[in-house]
Amino acid sequence: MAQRGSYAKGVAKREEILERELDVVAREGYRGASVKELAEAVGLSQAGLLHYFGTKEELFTEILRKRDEVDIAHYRGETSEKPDSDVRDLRTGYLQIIRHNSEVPGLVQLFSRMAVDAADPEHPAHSFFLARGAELRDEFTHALAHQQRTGGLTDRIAPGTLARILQAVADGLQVQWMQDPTIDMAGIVNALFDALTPTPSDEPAPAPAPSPEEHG
Amino acid sequence: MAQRGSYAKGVAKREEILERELDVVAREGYRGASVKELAEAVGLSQAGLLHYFGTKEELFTEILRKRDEVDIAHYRGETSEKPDSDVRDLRTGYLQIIRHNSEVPGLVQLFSRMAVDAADPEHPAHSFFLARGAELRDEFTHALAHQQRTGGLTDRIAPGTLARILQAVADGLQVQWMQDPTIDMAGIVNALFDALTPTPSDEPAPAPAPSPEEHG
DNA sequence: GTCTATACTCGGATAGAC
DNA sequence: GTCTATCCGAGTATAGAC
Repeated sequence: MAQRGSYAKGVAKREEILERELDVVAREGYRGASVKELAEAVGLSQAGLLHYFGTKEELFTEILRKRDEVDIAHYRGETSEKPDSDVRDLRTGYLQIIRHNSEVPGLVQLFSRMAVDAADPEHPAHSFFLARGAELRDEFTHALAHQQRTGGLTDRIAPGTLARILQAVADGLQVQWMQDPTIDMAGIVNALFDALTPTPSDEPAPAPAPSPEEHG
Repeated sequence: MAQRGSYAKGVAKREEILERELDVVAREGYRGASVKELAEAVGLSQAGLLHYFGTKEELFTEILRKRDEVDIAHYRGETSEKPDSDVRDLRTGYLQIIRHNSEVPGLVQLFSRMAVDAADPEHPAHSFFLARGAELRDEFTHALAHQQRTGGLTDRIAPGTLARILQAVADGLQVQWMQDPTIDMAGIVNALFDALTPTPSDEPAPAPAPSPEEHG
């Protein structure tokens, strides 16, 4: 993956910067932060930071990419090393990530903001979001199809469509959550999964979704 | 609703401006448009436009408010004047609006952008979005509860939770759609409704959701 | 490789004439 | 009520020293 044969050192530092940046944004939040702020947060000048990432948008895109990298490593490597991870409960993993997100508001802000801006085909992050979305839905589609075959999920909807819906719900809830941080994103998504589970004929009925509060 | 006893004329023109602005944004799109562009689009100078709306954010907020006003008038007044409009198929109305949205990309962009920015409690549009969301979900909650009593909707999820989910799906799909305008937002939402409809025992089975394409 | 300093652009806001 | 003109700040990008 080394961008060029030369300066592997630079790449290493780049990664190091990204990791710290990730931390900073996660904790201190992103309010349309400027390059200067991000730079100072990692002990560099604006120019110093832009030395590694040519442009602001590139920097932000790389932060998001790094975030995914870390998340995937964490929520895929940790739990189990079983090769059947594809089948392994996607629902649980998804809920874990969503729960985790509510602990890194800055990243949620950055992500949501970029997702909208990157709608413009000219935006540097455009293809990143396209690819990311497609990948996500692909995994989902497979896992959902499997769950349908297993009988753990209603088959009254195409898996690919449901994948898209789950992506949309998560993204949409993030915006609602940013506006009102008291809502329980994971609980809501969980309730949706429940609603789409065929009536448990043999299962001990996993408690018919108490569903988080009944806010208007 | 007249802001002040005086200058009702100004208010009238304000409304007129908003209506035209709405049209402009809807057609020509919003790419982080500047006040100047918006001004020229309605034949005013930047200063002239800001005479009516003190600030950029106020202007944008008012455009969104106007949009809602128009949409509500259109999708509630037109169809029927029946007082039981509360009960009248919410699903149909929602799908209509979603379908309509895909014809006004600029407004979708503006809305999505603002929704994210307005997450900041300091943002002028913060309370607008809070109130708007609450209202929307309220209506949904009632209508969904009714549908559950009627048996047109699964009762395996709390109506208030589902309301939130539907809001999230619509918002989230808009972002996906901006990135890839080929997806069929209404079709996807429709598929979700179908999946949440109790198995039709007597109904002529509304065709088990062919569900729009099976994109990865 | 990193800094300081600066150049440049954009866009929102305001003053003041008409 | 609307314009022209101007100001000002923010923020990115770059030049060039060290």
